Amino acid sequence: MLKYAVLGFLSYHPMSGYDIESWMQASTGNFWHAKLSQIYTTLKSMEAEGLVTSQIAPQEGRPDRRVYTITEAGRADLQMWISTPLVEHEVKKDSLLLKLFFGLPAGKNALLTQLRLQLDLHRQKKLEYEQNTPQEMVRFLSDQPELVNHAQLWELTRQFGVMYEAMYLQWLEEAIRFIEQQN
Amino acid sequence: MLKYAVLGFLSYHPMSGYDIESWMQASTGNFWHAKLSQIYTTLKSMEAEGLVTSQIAPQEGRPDRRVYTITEAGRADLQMWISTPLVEHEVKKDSLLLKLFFGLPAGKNALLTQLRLQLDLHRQKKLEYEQNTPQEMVRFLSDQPELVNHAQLWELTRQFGVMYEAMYLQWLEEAIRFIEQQN
DNA sequence: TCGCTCATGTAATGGGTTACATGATTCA
DNA sequence: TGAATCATGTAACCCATTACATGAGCGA
Repeated sequence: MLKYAVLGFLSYHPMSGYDIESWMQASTGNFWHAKLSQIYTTLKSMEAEGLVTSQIAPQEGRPDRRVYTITEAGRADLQMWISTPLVEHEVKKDSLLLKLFFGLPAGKNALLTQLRLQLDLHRQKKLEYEQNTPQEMVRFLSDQPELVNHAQLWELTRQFGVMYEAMYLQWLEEAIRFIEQQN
Repeated sequence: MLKYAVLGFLSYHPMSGYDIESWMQASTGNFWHAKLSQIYTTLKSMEAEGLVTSQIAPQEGRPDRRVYTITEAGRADLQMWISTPLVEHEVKKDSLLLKLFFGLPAGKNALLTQLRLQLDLHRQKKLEYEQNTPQEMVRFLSDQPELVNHAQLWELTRQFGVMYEAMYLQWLEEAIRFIEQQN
């Protein structure tokens, strides 16, 4: 639920919808993201719910910003959500696996082409996640030094990204090897 | 896109919406699933598109079945989709990671409780995926022996499930160990 | 001059869940 | 007697993407 990601970022510091989107890309992009259009409509409905308030911040030479601030009700809602345990297993949809599952009629070569393309994609993502730490983290922390205590948890989620991509790569390599050996 | 999963199953054999849901649970459930209500509405719109046709199969003592058959247009659509390579990286949303990311104010113990609960959940899923092969596969194949050629690809997707859960467990164990060591 | 970044928003559409409605059979 | 399985469907709602609309400043 995007609402809680938004509340999470606003719990750090007041910011605009545009800011939230860039923070997301650089931090939770790995496991949570949203388009600007959705962020804007979500913020609007959150304001109606009383979870956030907004003020216009005029700017020269560029569009005015609408800066959102979390309310006490917003903080309470966020804390409640965070401390409610997840008891269900989340299924992650994967189109590649679906294509592979039904991929017999496509033939060996078509499947191998697609799997090798995925290999590139996931190698790249793994690199991104690995190189993420120094630059992005430091940028955030130098802006808001009081967030330094959060950094260890952020790091755990970044590590998940690296491990996920490593696993995906290993599986792709095994799958390619297996299909290559077929008649 | 559920449409293609549905076309995939119907490319094996004509079947009802109810059947599709149970096949899904037992085979692609790992990386693709849907509720009955969505399957029924999807089938209806696919029939309007000319991708499938349906006939009522009367039954005694239980509700009549609506059995769907894939059309030539449906097969063509499925093949086109399968052979179109995926060029984007799919982000998989994960609520647990989101909670952890913003979880500092919740405190060490609340986080550990949730992570340990996840450990149980993922251990269970890993076992399910590991034990999946013999029973379910054989059941399907004894019904439709001509599907035996698909079994190797199915097996690759099942292995993905096992590897994913093993990775998740490893990450959970590391995260728990790390948080335990914090003040 | 072309494309990128900054900046906000609405409208239309698609994808997915929850709730509602019905009803016989089978098994514990 | 109560729950699970079989079996289909609609309606309301939520979540998310794509497309549309606007427009200044900046760097290659």
